[in-house]
Amino acid sequence: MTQPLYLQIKHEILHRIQTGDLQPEDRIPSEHQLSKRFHVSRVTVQRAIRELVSEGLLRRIQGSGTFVTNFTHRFSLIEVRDVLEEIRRLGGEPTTEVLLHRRFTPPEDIQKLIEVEPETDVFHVALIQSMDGEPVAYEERFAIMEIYPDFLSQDFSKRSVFDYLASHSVLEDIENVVSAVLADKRMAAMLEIDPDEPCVRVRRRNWYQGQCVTLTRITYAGSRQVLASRYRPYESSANVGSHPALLRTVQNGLAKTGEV
Amino acid sequence: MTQPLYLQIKHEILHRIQTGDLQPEDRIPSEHQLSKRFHVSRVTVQRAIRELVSEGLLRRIQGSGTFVTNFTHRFSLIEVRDVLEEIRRLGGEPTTEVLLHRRFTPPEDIQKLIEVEPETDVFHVALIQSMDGEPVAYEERFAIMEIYPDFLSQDFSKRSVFDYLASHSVLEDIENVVSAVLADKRMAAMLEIDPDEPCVRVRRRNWYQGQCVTLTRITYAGSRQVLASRYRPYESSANVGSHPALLRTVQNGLAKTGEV
DNA sequence: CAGTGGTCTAGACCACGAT
DNA sequence: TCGTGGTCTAGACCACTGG
Repeated sequence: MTQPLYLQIKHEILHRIQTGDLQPEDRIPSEHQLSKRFHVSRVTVQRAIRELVSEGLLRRIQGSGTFVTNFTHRFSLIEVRDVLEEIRRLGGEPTTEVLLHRRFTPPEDIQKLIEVEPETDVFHVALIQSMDGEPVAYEERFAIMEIYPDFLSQDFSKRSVFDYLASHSVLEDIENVVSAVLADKRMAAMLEIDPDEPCVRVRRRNWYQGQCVTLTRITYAGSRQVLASRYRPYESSANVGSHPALLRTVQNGLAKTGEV
Repeated sequence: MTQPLYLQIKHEILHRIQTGDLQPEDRIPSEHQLSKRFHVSRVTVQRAIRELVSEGLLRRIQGSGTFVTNFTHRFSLIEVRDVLEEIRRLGGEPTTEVLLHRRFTPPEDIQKLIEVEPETDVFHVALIQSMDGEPVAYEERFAIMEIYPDFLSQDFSKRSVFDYLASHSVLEDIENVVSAVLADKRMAAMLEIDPDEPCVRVRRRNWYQGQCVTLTRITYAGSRQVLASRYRPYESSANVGSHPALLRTVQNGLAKTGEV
């Protein structure tokens, strides 16, 4: 079971980076040199290098060379998934209770966030997502009317709002804002938590064809729920062989809060 | 200014996906068909397809074909960066006040999280990160002693802990947990916020060579700070031309909380 | 079996950067 | 000018999937 040549070259370079033999900003050997050293064609070397570039470890500069990036400064990523999908993934039984489902004139803060003119109606749905009968999140979604004409006739207790909205637009831009809020009495009652419990809130806005089309606000059920994720910044050489195609394998989940 | 052939093919496929001509789970034409249709070699077609695969829009199955993935179910990503770096990026003047910098025997919760045996000493540093004099986050870091021998002799008010830790290990695995907590009196005083203000907290654990090596707990200064990010799930065909190499361009920042 | 993707070659010409 | 990466060709053989 010999590995493809381009993977062998990739691992060789990765290994030299991991051992510190190649430092950030160092120039790696040229494609021509590598193809001679490994006795392979230049195309094969290029494939190895291109993959490392797309994985953020190398940077190519035409006419100048290929350099090691300072990948130690790479950030951590946290996923935010559809709550319903997440519940299913965890093997729970998801239920959705639709509290509001209407067309209305948004107050000024919402109107500004969703970037519509004052007095413009938008669609609005508010619901509670539960897992095995226990509330997980309170979700409010606003959508502009133009591209979701049949919004009001959907049954969101059966079909996920996420699903519905996603099917009507290919998103170009997504903004997420994570904050902490206190549950007021109403929120606490809905989520079955104590009033004044701190909750993680995610606000998301999506753009389609240059226009903000949806605004979502998800409030997770207090300290009972957190956003968790685990991933590999890049595949270490030991791992690449087993699943070469998977970079940044991300596992994510709602988790019960333990010690934080 | 004609585009490379592989990009033209990429855009053609992307366009067919975006217009709905190609639906999720559809099989796209074979490499052979595409190379005939566009009058290019198979290698060129492959490059277009491979890039779309790495961007998550296509899935290849050897012997069977290439299929459109259900990319609408892709999740949102939120970045968590080094606070200090973030402050600099925002053009602020970062300062670090080191509150604790020691070797100690961790309490049970910490000991379990960092996966060391009971009664094993670890390094510990606690500090306040400020931007232009205003506290942004309270940061606590724990590190195992084996791979950070000179931990105690570092001056963390000058060199970022993040920087120091990153320079000693190439991380294999990162876990992030985001939660909301209430600021107790001590925390509120340190962050100069009101007691009982809700704060976003990120706990991070890093693994290196199969072992948990660092544990970090960052508490952001109340509702004054949130985690924000904005990115493109994939480059739309209109954008690909301008910066073909950038997929998932992510911009992120600490932001003042407005309406959430 | 035929059709698909997976890998690879030995060239070629071009665009760009440094000198 | 020369060395770098950027793109491309017209084949080849292999491994896998499906009927």
